[in-house]
Amino acid sequence: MNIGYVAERAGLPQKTIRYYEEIGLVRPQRGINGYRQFAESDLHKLTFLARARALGFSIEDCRTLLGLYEDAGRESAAVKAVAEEHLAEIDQKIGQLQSMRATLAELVSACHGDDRPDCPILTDLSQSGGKLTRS
Amino acid sequence: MNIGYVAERAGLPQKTIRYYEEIGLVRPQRGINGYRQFAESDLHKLTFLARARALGFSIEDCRTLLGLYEDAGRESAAVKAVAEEHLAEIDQKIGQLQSMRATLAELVSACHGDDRPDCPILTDLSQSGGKLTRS
DNA sequence: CTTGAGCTTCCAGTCACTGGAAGCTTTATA
DNA sequence: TATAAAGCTTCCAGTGACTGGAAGCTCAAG
Repeated sequence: MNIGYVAERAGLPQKTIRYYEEIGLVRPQRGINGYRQFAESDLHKLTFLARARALGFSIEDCRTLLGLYEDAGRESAAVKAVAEEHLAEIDQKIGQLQSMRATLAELVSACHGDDRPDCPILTDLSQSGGKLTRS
Repeated sequence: MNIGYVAERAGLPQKTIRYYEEIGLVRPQRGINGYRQFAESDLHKLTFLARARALGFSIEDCRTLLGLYEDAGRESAAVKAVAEEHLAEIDQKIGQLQSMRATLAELVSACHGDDRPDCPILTDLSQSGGKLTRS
């Protein structure tokens, strides 16, 4: 299988697959013409990576998970630990974004958005502490 | 005011302030010793930047917002438009993260996490489509 | 035989910093 | 006065995870 085919099947750009090889996540063989020759197992790995990345795992997490995936003697606790840590990070990010969102939504709704220059959004930004000026 | 002082006041690392100068967001004067000399207006700008960045605005958005901040003849509609676009991006990110979170939480709770190797997380990841295998 | 698709490598750019080295200036202390 | 410590300077390189583009080789079709 050539790179174009596996890219299609795994749902990853060719560039990304070459990058994954560069950082040692996959090691396809090479034909005499220099083309990468992907085995079924390479395709499985790439599919695995595509899915793990879609769930937001970092490349290093992916490396760990791939290692566990290939290790028949793994303990599922190790996998769960990685996933739980990632879940906690996601929750933290969601929290940060929701906090930003709340402030921003408040500011947007306070701004009349017409042709006049006065704007509570700019007023807020220029006040180090933030938060709409009270009354 | 030297960089250390304004960094403290604005709540930004010195490195970041130098970077902001490099990309033209602030233009402090220089003393004969080569040190940056920040005026009050520079400090205001940096404070503005710190707050805008904390709300997740990109550097380019910050550049635009700073321009509007300094333009006494601005229309508040322009500011509101930038903020609304950013708000929409935040909502999109939150949505993506929540979707990841849901899948991941499901997988984590399905994994018993002990010393045995079988693990629904890995099973899911290895199946291109994802989603817990039905029964 | 040529055209076009597909593959190769290598280099540079993204975003917003961040770390570190080497060296100057200023301030505090012995 | 010597010296040490703190603060400032520039420059270079690295982060994460790709992405774009150029130059050039290989392969399949007409």
